[in-house]
Amino acid sequence: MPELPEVETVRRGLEPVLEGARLTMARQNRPDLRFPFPERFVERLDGATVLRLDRRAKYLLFPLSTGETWVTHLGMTGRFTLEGVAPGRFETDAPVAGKHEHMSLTAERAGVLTRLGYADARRFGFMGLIPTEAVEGHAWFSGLGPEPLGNGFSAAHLAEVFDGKAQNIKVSLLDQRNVAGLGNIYVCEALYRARISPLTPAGKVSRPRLERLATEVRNVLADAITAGGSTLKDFANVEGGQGYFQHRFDVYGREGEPCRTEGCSGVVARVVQGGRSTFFCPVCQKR
DNA sequence: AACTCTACCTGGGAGC
DNA sequence: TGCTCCCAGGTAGAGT
Repeated sequence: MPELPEVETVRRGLEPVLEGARLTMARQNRPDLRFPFPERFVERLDGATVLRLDRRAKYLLFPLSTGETWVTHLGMTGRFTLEGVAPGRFETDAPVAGKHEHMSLTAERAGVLTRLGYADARRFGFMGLIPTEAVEGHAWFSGLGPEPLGNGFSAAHLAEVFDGKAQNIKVSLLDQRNVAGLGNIYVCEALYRARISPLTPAGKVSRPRLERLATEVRNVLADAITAGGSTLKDFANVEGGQGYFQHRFDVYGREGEPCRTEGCSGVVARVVQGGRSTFFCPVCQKR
């Protein structure tokens, strides 16, 4: 379940190998993920140099020397893996690494060859090649709200986008137009840390509580990035390893267990909002 | 316009 | 052991 911290963990893992690397021997093993791969995807990647590794919300963006940007969304189960390549081994001749590996390529940097594979069991991920100057205006990005760890995110911003909203704050925080990069897990955790009930209408949360919320959103994301993300069933970093933040969830996945707030006698509850499970403490998270 | 619901996809776990 | 059912969830598009 890659949310912002997991995608950032992948970006940081790929950066030392891919930044400045020339891509060759790309291979595509099926026509589509969630959406079709771009037209002539392999040819458009072949020979390109990766200029930079960026992230926007849960998207990875790799601007290329060809003037296009390679965009990847990991969906639910997408994972990139890196593996050293012995000299003389040709990626296009090698067997596919697994039944869910849908594309792969070789990256060459300072004479060192590395194999990059993309596997995605559920195929909720997707890739695109977008002219670099058109990325901001592209439908995937033009409607996104501010980065929660950036300067555009604040209590003032939340107050503005939540003004008059009857929708509950849990679902409002998941809406990528309001703030970009939060998913189900970190929204639950941030609301717990801020002691705000997920059932509260977004427009009814007072300004001081929005201040606390903005702070806790940043804190929980920063903590998770430091821990290398969270691994439940699916997330893996580029070495195939796990993140560690799942051990520090206070409410997510803890239905029926005692609330961790000091002096609180509550028990973590689960409700469904917008078709997704919400975990919270009904005692210390107030409306 | 605001909001809700469902499709997409597979693997893992529960229950029988 | 093997079967069925349910659940996970980011995004897009359809429905209310």
